[in-house]
Amino acid sequence: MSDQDISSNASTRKLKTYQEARLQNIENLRKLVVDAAATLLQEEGPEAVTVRKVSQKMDCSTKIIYSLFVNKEGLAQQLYLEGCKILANEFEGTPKAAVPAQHLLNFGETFWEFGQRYSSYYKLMFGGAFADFKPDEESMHGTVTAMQQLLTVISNAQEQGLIPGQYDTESVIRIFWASLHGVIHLYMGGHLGDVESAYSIYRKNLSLIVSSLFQTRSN
Amino acid sequence: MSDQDISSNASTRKLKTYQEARLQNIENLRKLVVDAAATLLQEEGPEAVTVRKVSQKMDCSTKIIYSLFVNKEGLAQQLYLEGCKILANEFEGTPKAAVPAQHLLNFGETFWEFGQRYSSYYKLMFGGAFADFKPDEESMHGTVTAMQQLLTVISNAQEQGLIPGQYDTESVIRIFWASLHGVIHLYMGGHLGDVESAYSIYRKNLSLIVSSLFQTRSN
DNA sequence: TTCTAACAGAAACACTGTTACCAGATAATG
DNA sequence: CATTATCTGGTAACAGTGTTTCTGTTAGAA
Repeated sequence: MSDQDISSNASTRKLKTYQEARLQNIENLRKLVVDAAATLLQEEGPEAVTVRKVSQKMDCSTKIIYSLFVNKEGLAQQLYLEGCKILANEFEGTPKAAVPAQHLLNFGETFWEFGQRYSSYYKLMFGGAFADFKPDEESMHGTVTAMQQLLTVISNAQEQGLIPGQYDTESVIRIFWASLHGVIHLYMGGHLGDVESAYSIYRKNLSLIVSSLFQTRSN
Repeated sequence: MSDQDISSNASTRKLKTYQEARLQNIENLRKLVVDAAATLLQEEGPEAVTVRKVSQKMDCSTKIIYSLFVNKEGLAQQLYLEGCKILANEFEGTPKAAVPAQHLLNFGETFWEFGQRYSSYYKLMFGGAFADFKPDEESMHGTVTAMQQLLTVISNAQEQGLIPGQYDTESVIRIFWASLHGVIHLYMGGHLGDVESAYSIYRKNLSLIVSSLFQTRSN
């Protein structure tokens, strides 16, 4: 009882926003929790995102997280979607180019920068930082949304006959994506040395993939 | 006391091999522990490799593992080297080809099969299954040894002028490696759907990389 | 106002990696 | 050979994890 008094005295502000969110609706509360987790993710890395730390940041018990997201994976899925939004935004902000091949090169550059700037998000989304997290339907949809820009450009290039081969647009995206992801992930795992050499590999890989997809020969 | 009697009665055989190894030398004991961990890894996956489970399998206390490997990461490093040996073996067993490009395609095929057949090893080595494991000097050396075959073939191809560009052999290996790893890892993370479609992406990616490295145009 | 039902917090459970402590075996010395 | 010293390995604990159970409170309906 005295403990309760102390806690409510010490953290009136946080409790207020928490209570406010509770009063409005559950969706707002969910958003609040996801925001807290996202802050934790970006400030202290994926391993710092624990149920206890999130609930501490929210000044509530761990039970809340389980009521709202079933389990930790549910929270991770929301963070995944959050990361997709960021990535989508980054893609939208990339310089366009008249030549599709160049446009794709720009997208590749953006993807590298996303991995560097939002490395915690990257590790969560594609790096397997949460061992038991697998993308579900909604996550997959989020991925597609994030890569919408890629899809448009590649699809256009295909219609113009610039990309030979019998593969559908999604497959081309995946080839592009996987190829670049490999470099970023190996680098993050410590297999490619320092940033400079990793980035060097990345650029070479990017140019190879693009030029071979388009069958232009700019080495 | 009675517990001790029961345990020593129930598992005389295991204790015997453990004691035997102790009598011979520490290196043998290390090997025994690594073998136990490797079995656990392959039979139950990376997340089953816990210090307690390994020591249970060895019928000894967890202290032993820490005496022999400092911490869990030390054990993981040994498993990494073990995986490197397996991979090296697989590469040595791949069909050779007169044309370097074809030889590299074969290596690519082997790498995929390694990822499928020894998926637990793959996740441990390249998948970041042990969050805090980063390859050290010795691990890096193990990686190079595993990829020795690749190095030879690529180096030869370079000497024959088949691979243009100013990149050294190691960089070419990394481009090749990372490109393929991306597909395997995204697939293992559940981002590429079922095996067939992932494998389809993999093959396409493989042929693109090889053909663009060699600048042949067999699409 | 009273009753009921949902909810949230504390504490516990089953794990994890890691370490402090201590008994017992081993080794060195008198 | 006896005694002491070393040191090695097992038990139990610590600090952390995700998750669940139990219980008191609280909010809404009758």
